Amino acid sequence: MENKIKIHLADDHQVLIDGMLAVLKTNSNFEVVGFSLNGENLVERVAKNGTDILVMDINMPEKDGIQVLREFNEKGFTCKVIVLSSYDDAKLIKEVVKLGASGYLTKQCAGENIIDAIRTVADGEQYFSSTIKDKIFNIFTNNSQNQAMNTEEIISSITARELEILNLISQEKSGKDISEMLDISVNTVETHRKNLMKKLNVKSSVGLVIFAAKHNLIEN
Amino acid sequence: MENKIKIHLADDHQVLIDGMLAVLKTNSNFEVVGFSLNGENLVERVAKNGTDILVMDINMPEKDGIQVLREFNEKGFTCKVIVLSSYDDAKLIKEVVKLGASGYLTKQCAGENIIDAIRTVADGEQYFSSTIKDKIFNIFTNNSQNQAMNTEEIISSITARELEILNLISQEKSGKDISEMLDISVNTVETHRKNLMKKLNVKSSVGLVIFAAKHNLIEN
DNA sequence: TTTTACCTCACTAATTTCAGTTAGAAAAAA
DNA sequence: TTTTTTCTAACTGAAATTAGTGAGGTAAAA
Repeated sequence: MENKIKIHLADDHQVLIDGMLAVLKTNSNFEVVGFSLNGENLVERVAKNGTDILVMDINMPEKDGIQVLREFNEKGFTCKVIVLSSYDDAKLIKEVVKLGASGYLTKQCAGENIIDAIRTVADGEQYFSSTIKDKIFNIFTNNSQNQAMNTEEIISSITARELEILNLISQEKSGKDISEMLDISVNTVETHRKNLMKKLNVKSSVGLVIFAAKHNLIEN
Repeated sequence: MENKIKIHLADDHQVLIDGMLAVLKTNSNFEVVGFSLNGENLVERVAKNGTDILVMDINMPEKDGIQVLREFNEKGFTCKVIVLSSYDDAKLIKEVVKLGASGYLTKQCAGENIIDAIRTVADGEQYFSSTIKDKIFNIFTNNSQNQAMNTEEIISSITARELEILNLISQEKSGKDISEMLDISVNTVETHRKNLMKKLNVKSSVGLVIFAAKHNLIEN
């Protein structure tokens, strides 16, 4: 009989950890050797208990998944990582892949998929869910053949501040209104507006609002 | 045994007439004494064959339902009219009620409802489907206690030309763009824009677009 | 350490939009 | 026939947006 696959789980949601434990217990080839509710000391713990595969969320307190991956690279650890995130943001996927993760699943996936993923990654291959594969494919194709950016990437290139301002614009606020609400200069607001228009490739604030509405970037 | 209720049907869709005939045949108290595929001579025909109740569509070739109702009023005919329309536009309902129709149903209603309506109206009462009642209620309440107009009414107060311009604005067109596309003066376009903003009670073109999107006033 | 990303702000200049008012013409309704 | 609705248009002046450029500061990443 071969050795069991040693798994470490990292997610700030206890219920999810518990659920995963239950799911993974059904497979006698898996052994969960530890779990973490945040990113602190995660790298050390994983290294210490000889983990084969780390199944990790991105959003975690103290230290997020991206930082953990980076640390893995810096310290030259070879533990394989499967990212299990709520988000399927193009920018995030790109980053995660670049940092050498072996797999990426969204939390919409079934427990079945996680088992598949672990098995696949344990065999030395990579595992990405089909929706993620599509995104990667889109990023790749739209990036190389077109000079234009992919909509996915456009959206994920919007910064937090820009999104904030995009929202206010979508609420009929003028530049001046916004500058007062955020306590910044009108010039700054207009710079953001300008940058947004360039990014989203639209001609006016109306274009911004249409784009925002179409891609559910605005609450309301 | 009492007299049968004499009914005349008017609708430009033959299938609908046929369907109604089949439905009304199931009730031995009803007698369809005639039907029309357009509004021409409708008033005369109804008067001639002693119709008790006219079930009429609004959209008809030659002469529409509104004109027919008006004619009834002018000539002092007392035939009761049930309007059966595809639309539940507030303006239309208001108009129809003002012109003295005894009932209003949308074509989404069941055959059952039409039978109910005919029976009710024959008894001298009025019949409006619940959705229509709601609309009337909204118009009434929002009109009297608030000075502001009801959204229903606001929407139906948008003219065809305004809607056209609203659409173009929602496509990122500038005033100049629109003036060239419609071959009218920029001033005119801006007047329309201004009137729209006043009507829809918004502060800017962005507001117009949001309103339009929210109420499905724009195709795309 | 150097680079990159992001937020910040300013200044100019052109263009567009917004607000209020007035008014003519045509068509439809009262 | 008179009134109302709708579309058209012009004018003024204020306010806002758009476009381009340059640049300082901070925090994080390479």
